[in-house]
Amino acid sequence: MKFEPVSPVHAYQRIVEQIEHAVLAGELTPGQRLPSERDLMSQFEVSRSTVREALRVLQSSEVIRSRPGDPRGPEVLSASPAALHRSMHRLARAGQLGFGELLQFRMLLEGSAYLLAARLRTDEQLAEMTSALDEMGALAAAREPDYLAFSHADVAFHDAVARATGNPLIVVCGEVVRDVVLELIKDKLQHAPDRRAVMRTSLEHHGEVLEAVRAGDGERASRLARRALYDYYAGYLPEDQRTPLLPLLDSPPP
Amino acid sequence: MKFEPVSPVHAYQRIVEQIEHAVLAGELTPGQRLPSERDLMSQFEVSRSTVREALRVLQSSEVIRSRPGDPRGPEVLSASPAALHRSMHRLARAGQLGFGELLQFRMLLEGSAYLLAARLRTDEQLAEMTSALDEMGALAAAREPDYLAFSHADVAFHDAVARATGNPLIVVCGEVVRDVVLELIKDKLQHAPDRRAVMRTSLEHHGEVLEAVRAGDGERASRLARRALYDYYAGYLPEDQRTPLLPLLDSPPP
DNA sequence: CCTAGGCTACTGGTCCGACCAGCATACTGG
DNA sequence: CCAGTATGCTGGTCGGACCAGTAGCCTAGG
Repeated sequence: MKFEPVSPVHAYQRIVEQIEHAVLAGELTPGQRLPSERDLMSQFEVSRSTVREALRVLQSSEVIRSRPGDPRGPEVLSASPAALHRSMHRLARAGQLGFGELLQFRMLLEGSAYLLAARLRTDEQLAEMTSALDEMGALAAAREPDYLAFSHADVAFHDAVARATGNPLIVVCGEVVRDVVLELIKDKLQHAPDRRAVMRTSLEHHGEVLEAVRAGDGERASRLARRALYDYYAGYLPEDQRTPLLPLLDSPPP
Repeated sequence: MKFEPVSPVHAYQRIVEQIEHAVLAGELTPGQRLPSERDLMSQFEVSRSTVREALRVLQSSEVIRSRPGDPRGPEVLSASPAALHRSMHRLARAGQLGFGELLQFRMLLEGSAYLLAARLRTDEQLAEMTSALDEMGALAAAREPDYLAFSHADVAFHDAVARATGNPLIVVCGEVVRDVVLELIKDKLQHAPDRRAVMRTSLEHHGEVLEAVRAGDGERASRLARRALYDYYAGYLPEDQRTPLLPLLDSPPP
């Protein structure tokens, strides 16, 4: 006979599980309202404090949202990457995720994204990328370059590529990794010596990649994008931490 | 003059922020203890309910852990990918992620993982993969094949590969995607007609891939792995949903 | 002297009852 | 018919209470 260790399951946890399960199973769809806390406390047969602690947990995971005074009750939210973003951000700040690992992941992700986007993109999605690139061009050529706006247009470009893959998982992970990468080096970017030159080379790289995507040459787009990411960001990395990135560069394989 | 919209900041949120900041800033290191709830309520000058709701949020993000009756108070935890895992799992289950998208992402992720692992793996990590594969072989050859155990050994193999990349992000994402993929088709796997044959071909594919990793041929390992994933799982997918997977097959890996 | 045992003072989990400010709706007066 | 108030709910916070559980002391027995 074998026994397994047990851990006490608290009342509020059971409530979280039940509500979470209902949401995941689709019994509660985004936009729907939960019963009020006072209703829930009689449904679950617990005190209001317990209900509230459960709702707090669900709120912190972006599953529901409560507004004081709203007679319709807590709202069920649609799944959002916000929680994912927060956890990843925390890991990055706690030092569990270094800049090197994030950059490596981004190269991997975007590399594949271009591969897919070049083959699967619609004309409309191609137009989105083009307009984002035009925006970048306009900003880089402006008399007084707005680096922040340029960065936003850059994000829009990469986002359009990710959407062109048709895979929401790629979109979300791309968003998150880009955000965290940018956050880790944003102060260094602020004091870059020649931001205008940076913008110009960035623009040039994006143009080449877009051309490859337009031509349907996913492999070329992917290779160019990975190389561009490396050239753009590897400088912020100690030399001995660049090795893990190399296998993602020189492999124009089969 | 420009004004920005404001949203009320609740008391428990301020507490979460303060404690979270202290942890992120390193003022509270893993293993340290927080003051008891009754102490905190006097430090923050709020009621115990408010303190408790704040602590609940921190618990649900795996920042701290409380045990009833422990006079030393809540414990500060070290950053772990558990929260990341949960958010991604939720997103995968709730976000309209189809099997096709998950499979695509897994092919992308593992394809790159092999590419990296083949170059970066240590001998020790190679030994882990080998032993996992041996385990699979033993289970497949057993008189009465234990499909569940085989599946576990398979997971161990892929996990070893992911760890060999040295990138925790790849490890976590790999875990999650594998979990969700398996969850989506586990009932279909249960009723597979000839599980023994499935095990044998799976074993064979893994063997080839491992051989490529051992030889340091990441490109070959990646290609084989993506092909194997496709052959193994694409059957569960309607034909018209397989198109998005193809660019990951006949193209060189990123 | 040392150790096994209970003892105690605290912990977190749950409950109750209360008050407040905020919101949507119904109702009211014009 | 509409503006504006009145109402009955909401969630946020408070204070007090009780309980089961734990760590560490403290004592009784060797």
